[in-house]
Amino acid sequence: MHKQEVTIYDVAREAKVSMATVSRVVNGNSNVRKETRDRVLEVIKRLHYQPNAVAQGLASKRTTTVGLIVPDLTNLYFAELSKGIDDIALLYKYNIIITSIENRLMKEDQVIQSLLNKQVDGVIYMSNRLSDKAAEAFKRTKTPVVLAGTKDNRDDFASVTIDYKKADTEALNLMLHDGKRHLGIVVGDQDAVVNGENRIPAYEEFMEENDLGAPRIYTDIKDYSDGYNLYPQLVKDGVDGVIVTRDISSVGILNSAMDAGKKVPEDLEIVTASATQLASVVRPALTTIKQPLYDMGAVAMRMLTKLMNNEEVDDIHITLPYELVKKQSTLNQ
Amino acid sequence: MHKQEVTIYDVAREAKVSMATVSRVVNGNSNVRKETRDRVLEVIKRLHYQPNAVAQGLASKRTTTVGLIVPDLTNLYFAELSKGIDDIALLYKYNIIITSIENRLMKEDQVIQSLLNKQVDGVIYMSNRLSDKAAEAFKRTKTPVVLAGTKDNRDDFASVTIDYKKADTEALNLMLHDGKRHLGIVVGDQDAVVNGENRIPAYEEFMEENDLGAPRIYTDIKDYSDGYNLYPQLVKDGVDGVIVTRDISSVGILNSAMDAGKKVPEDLEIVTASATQLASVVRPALTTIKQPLYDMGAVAMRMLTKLMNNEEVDDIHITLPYELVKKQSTLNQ
DNA sequence: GCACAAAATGCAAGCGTTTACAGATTTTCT
DNA sequence: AGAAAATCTGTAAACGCTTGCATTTTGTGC
Repeated sequence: MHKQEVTIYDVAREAKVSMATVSRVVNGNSNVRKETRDRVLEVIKRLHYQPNAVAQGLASKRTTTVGLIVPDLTNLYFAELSKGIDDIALLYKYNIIITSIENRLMKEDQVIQSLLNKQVDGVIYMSNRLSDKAAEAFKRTKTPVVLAGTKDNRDDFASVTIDYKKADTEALNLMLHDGKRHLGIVVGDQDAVVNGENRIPAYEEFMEENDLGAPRIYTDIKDYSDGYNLYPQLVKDGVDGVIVTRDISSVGILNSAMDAGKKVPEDLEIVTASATQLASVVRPALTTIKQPLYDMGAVAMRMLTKLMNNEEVDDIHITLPYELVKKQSTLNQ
Repeated sequence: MHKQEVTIYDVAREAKVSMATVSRVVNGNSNVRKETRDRVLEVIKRLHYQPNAVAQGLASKRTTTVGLIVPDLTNLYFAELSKGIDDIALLYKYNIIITSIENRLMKEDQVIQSLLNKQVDGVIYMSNRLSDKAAEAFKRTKTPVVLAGTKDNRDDFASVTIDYKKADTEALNLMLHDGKRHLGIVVGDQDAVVNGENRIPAYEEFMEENDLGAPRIYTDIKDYSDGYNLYPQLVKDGVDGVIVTRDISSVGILNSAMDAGKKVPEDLEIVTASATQLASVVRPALTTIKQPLYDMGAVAMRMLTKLMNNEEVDDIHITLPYELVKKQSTLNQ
């Protein structure tokens, strides 16, 4: 690599001022006479000067970069969260370093460490469960962290979520009122805090309270074919209504049922707990717990900007409203 | 922000060597006696020393970061490309700064400039059409650029694509052989080089050569509802077979047809030109030109690593094979 | 025109690394 | 054992910027 072509020093010389003044102009510091500012700006333009953000970062100890940690880029759930984050980040002029961690080449804490080494000003974590090592690393550096669409059982980290328990209970109630009494729950990763400590307990309590018999919990159903292949088991277990955490799995179940000549919602009701595009384009369209994913991302990023500027944040645990949207995969529209 | 807690200097002092030696150990330089190396490593571990990547970047002029430019994060086409990129990037220990540019808060060249200011070692561009200003900026900095899943009419930039003309012609032929003679093409952005200079010309030539009458080109069909709302027009125009560039739009057309009580493929054949998850989960499943998106991303990133290391690259224009996958939205399965 | 405050500018020391180059130490060979 | 070669380690100058502080310039009121 070669030396940078034009530096702040070149501008300073050409404009007959010191580097300090150029720096002030570049950073919009008001302590510069208009006349001087204009002269500097003219030179900047003429020389095509662009500040070196790495050097700025080293000198100022702020990189205007935030890290995003996500399990999988191709999961629309995270893509929609990320979009909300991205828009707000752009607004506040932050760049985004994104790292997906489902790939097992590196362990989570290594990925996070490498992010922190890049001196990101903040991190938004969207994965399922923060490992102890990772949490430790976060605390050691004092880099602010916000969890978006996920929870941690330490209550140390800021988060933006919906009320998963309430949402699931409402969805289960819907199916119960539709006359379904053999309700099941299908989750991807049962170790995820959202599932293990919110959704599944909510389901278990619901079954208990309504005297609906033994829980039917299906775990590790992560993609389309997992869902597709699960369907026969649901039939065998006599399940007539399921709440499914991932919508891609819901679609698998749906298509499997249809291919078997069954009817949705008559034979099986499906409510998907994380609505993306997918849920609304399949037929019958899926009834969903509609999480405000874009907003969750946006709110998380906005909160992060405050934390990065040491501004006051009233409550670091934000719960956004969800909506139970009835479509064709449940009765009683 | 506060000073970094432990620096290379602390390690040096503690291990009774110079910073240079610590630096060598950190960077795996072999010119260090094993004994010294072990001592340094022990101190690094004990002190939890982590190198500051920003300082490394400034000193070495390599940031081990690449920039990704994408129109929209929630478009699965780009998500799947990105996944291929991400995996290879991880393998070569690059971080990824991702910027989406559909958001019109900043113009493309501003976004690119901000990426270049961050001193990324390379860029992968996946958007539709590189503006002149952007191309200029790329050339000015000598930062290597690879286009993935997109083209540029200047032939200056490396690219990884499929043969769009051939693929589309093959798809059109399929429909023609199914007896469809009123063929149309539906594109998102006609200014995209891939559409304007490959797909549409291929379609026009095909219509001409097969004497199929006036071309029916539908442009600016970008999302689900655009597709949904387009269907009546297709009916009015008597179209009985379409090739659609975006699969989300295909699904819109499909659902619109179904909702209107029409039959796919009997009344209308649909071939979607960029197959993601979506195309295979809807029913009837869509016949697709299956682009190897993951591989395209991976190959692009691999090529970029070579360019960043000034290695030889035999051909900077790589064309990967596609596959025409017949599903239920065309006859003759 | 003067004293003083306010505004504008410059000086120079960082920020935490890498990397020529030189110097020191160890190994190899005769 | 001694010289030459090979290996290892240290010195110090970058890298391109920010920023506290000192200094100079400008503006204000009388």
